[in-house]
Amino acid sequence: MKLPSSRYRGVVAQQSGKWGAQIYKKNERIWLGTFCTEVEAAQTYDLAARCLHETNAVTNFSTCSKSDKVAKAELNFLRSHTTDDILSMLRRHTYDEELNRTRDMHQIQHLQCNNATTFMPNKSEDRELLFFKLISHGDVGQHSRLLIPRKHAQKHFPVFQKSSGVDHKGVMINCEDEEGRIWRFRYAHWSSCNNHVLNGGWTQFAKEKCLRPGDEVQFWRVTNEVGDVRLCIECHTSKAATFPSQSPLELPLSQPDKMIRLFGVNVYVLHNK
DNA sequence: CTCTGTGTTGAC
DNA sequence: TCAACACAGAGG
Repeated sequence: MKLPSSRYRGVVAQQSGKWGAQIYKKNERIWLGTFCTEVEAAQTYDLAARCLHETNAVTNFSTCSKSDKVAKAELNFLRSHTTDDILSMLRRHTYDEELNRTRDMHQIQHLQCNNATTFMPNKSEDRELLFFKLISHGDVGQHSRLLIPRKHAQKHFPVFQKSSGVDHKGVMINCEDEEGRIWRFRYAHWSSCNNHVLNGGWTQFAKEKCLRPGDEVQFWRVTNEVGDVRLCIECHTSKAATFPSQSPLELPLSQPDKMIRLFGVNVYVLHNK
């Protein structure tokens, strides 16, 4: 069957029914990822085009709809990152989150400056350790998944509804590392073995962090001054000799019906096609 | 198994 | 420089 052509520049149809975004630079194609909608793919192409070709970029949409202030903030954001960083964010669908995060940081700095008889940098965040996991052999390597101990998964992670198919597909969660970089993992429940796992971007994360069996990853719930809550992940190498045998802190469990929020952070249900 | 992203080619 | 198409192999 013939695949449909896209109305948009840099967008190609995929057999799965999704849309791919790609851009060319110096006779080479740069793949920008796959997206559920054609428009999303086109917007991604636009960002990459502005990034790679600077001002003379030919794009699908104009930026006129955005207010000057927002457009300027975004331009600063683009300028303060390398092209590779931006392309990586686009591929991993974390661009908006990263952009919003830096906006929040500026807002906080602004607040601090205005109140500032006592200016205390980095003193404003409320951090709470949710749980940690000792890395096993199955958690690292070529096709690895992070197995989440059932106790912690049931306590802190969203409950899957068996009828909805969410069970199999999982949900995407964004997780911030020590450097403020945002990673996107898929959280899924494998009903066949009743295991709860993180996969998706996990393999790449484990690879880049050079995680090895015996290392530890910690999951934190961090609330900033403006009240935004986000999920953070920290890696600790196995040099530290001893670990407590029980999970230190736990959050009260609350599961809203429809909207899935994890640690106060929005997570996105993956739709079947 | 599904489906992304690469290899490749021909058009513009 | 670009999209169309096939499909290897990455990944769920």
